Amino acid sequence: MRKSPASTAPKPSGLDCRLAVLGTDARLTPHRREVFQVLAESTDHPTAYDVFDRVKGRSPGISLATVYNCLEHLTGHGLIKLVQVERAQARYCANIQEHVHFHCESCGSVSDAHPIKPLDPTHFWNLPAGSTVSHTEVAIHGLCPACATKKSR
Amino acid sequence: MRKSPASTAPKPSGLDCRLAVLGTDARLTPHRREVFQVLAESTDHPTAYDVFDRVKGRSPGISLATVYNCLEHLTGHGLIKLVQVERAQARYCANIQEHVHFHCESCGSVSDAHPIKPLDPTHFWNLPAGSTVSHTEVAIHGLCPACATKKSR
DNA sequence: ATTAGAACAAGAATGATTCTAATTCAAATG
DNA sequence: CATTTGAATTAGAATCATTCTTGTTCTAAT
Repeated sequence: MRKSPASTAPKPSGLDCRLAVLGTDARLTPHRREVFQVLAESTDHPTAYDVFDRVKGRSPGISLATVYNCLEHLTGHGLIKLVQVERAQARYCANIQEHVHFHCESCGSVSDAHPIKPLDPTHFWNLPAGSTVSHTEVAIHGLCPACATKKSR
Repeated sequence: MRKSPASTAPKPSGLDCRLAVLGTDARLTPHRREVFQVLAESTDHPTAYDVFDRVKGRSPGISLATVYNCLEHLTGHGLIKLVQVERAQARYCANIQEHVHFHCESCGSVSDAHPIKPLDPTHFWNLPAGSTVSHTEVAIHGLCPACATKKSR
């Protein structure tokens, strides 16, 4: 089951401007758009299967394999990020601003934390001599506000 | 195939002092000792299967399931650390000093980087109000010295 | 209209990890 | 010394996320 992109694509929203970067070397298909929209509307860092579940409501015929394809495509084009805080399942988020992830060790939720000031890793750690840094990934583990108050009682 | 711990355990080494913490609430079985020793002698952050491969030389009868059990046990007691820099496979290291991981995006190797000064995450990121931090995990991605020189030519 | 290339679907395949059930052992007890 | 209890261990099955394969369908260009 497939639709024509021009006729059935959702109305452009503020987020769609980011999709414009796909213009030249990639195609913005309805499925990719739906997957991206679902992620853009989610703050809970859904897994691939979560995304599949949510996209199904809009594109009933979509398959899990296609969701994986779309996620990989969008990740490859820098429109979404892959997050891996726990052992097992990969999670995704559409927040491509500089940020780190806060992981609650009690309920397993993941939320974003935004930078106050930039961090230069070479000021804090002795990196191997001659290495080059492309990016730094930070995951802060602890208790989210809800779990912290629950535990303190 | 199992051995008596007292009779066939390897001679105590400097690292064994760390195993002493297991004393009260956990048993230091030969397998657990072997798994720990293999990790203590490795600087390349082996996967569970790598550990299995290396332990087999010393304990030929050991099973992969036992290696997983031992790794989980040692991780639970804070003797080793679980590292996850890439998508798929978990890696382990016996370095429990404060350190972060440097991941080469070209060859996939993982090495340790030690801190120059402590990092307080609350100075750098706006954490959710009311949350508590237990630890911060940092992974620095880039090119290791060998791959960096290879690429620059 | 034809062709080429990408997107897609379905299900198989892979691969890491966990679970299950049965066995073996160590230490404590009678 | 025999028994019991509980943990360690094993092999293999099961699970689960992810990737791969194959054939089909669509879009855009020719």
